[in-house]
Amino acid sequence: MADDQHPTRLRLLDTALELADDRGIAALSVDEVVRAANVAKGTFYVHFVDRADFLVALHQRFHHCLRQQMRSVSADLAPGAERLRAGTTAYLDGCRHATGVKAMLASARGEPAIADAVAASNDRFARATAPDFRALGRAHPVEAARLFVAMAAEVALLELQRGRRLAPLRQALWDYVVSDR
Amino acid sequence: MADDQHPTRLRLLDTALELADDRGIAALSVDEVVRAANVAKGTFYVHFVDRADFLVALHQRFHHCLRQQMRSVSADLAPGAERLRAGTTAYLDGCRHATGVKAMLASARGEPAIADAVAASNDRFARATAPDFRALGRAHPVEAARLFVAMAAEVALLELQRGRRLAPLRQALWDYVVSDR
DNA sequence: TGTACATCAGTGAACGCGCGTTCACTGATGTAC
DNA sequence: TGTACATCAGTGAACGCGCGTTCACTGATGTAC
Repeated sequence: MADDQHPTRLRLLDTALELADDRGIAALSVDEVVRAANVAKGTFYVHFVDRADFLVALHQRFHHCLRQQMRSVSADLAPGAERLRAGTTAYLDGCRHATGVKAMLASARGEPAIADAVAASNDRFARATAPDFRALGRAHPVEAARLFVAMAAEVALLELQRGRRLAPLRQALWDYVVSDR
Repeated sequence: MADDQHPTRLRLLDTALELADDRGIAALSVDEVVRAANVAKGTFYVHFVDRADFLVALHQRFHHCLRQQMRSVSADLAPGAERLRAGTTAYLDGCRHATGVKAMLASARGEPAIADAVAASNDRFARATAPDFRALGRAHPVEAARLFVAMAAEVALLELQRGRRLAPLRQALWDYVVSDR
């Protein structure tokens, strides 16, 4: 899916992800994006209907990469603590090196243009993680998964703000999941 | 603190909180706020240095109310599960009826103007909650508190989106804290 | 009590700026015959 | 092989609009003497 897109379109998206990390999504102007991507302003509208359409594509592109990384790591494992841990580690380490994570995690929910897309992908994340919590014997696996996703996003955001892995924080996240119950 | 402020200033802030619930913080324009508050545009700059200053005040006002509600409920209790539960319930029920919660929870972090203020108040929240996790015997009480705050915010946001209390979600939140360990 | 002055919230027209979007056009590439 | 036409990414000047901010001014209230 990632490679069947037009190079110029991809360049606009990737440039925007870099810019967004500094300024946030709301501050991404068409002017700024095309200037940074070395593309004429009209070209922007060759590839995107309007700015909102562009932001949705931006969100999609971001999540596509992360999801692939996670799937490749946990595909062979049976639902449970081990699979959850593998997926989570892949997610957190992926976030540390992907572009635009900070912007996506921090400001995506506040953008009306992509609020729906964010809600949908959070749902998808939670549903994909729910089987692990079901295997762990949780009474409310879907809800537990949903909250776990929120915690993982918080860890990713804090690690990005601090610029390094935060082992105690990851441990605290893990302590919430595995208890000698 | 809340009542020593000028009435017009308060009117601008409260009007903005109402507007923000629909459109998000980023979409709050000075024009729109003064129009909705029935105040001349110049008056805005009598009370606030600029738009960023206004947003910071907005964030302060929002958190001030919530914090008071929580303190009044948990002040007499000793750190531990019971105090945590009382404070959390006060927080969640407070969020369901306060104005501007959705905007503050969803889009505050993405606004460069108030990102620092948000980070600071998250810190404060976490530090206030850490003693409960220390009392519960957690290995990383500060980190656990931080993630708990993230989960509570997620619950508040989902309840607002759905427009009602979500009992299973609250239960899942609680299951993360009390386990028969 | 009356007069003069200071203070300060409030006003709204005016400003320059950067935004998102449009559109007539270019030029390279592919296709038909 | 040469000619005519179609397709389509790319261009950049131009547009109208709404933004944040300024500023000279008003008018009510308080203070001094």
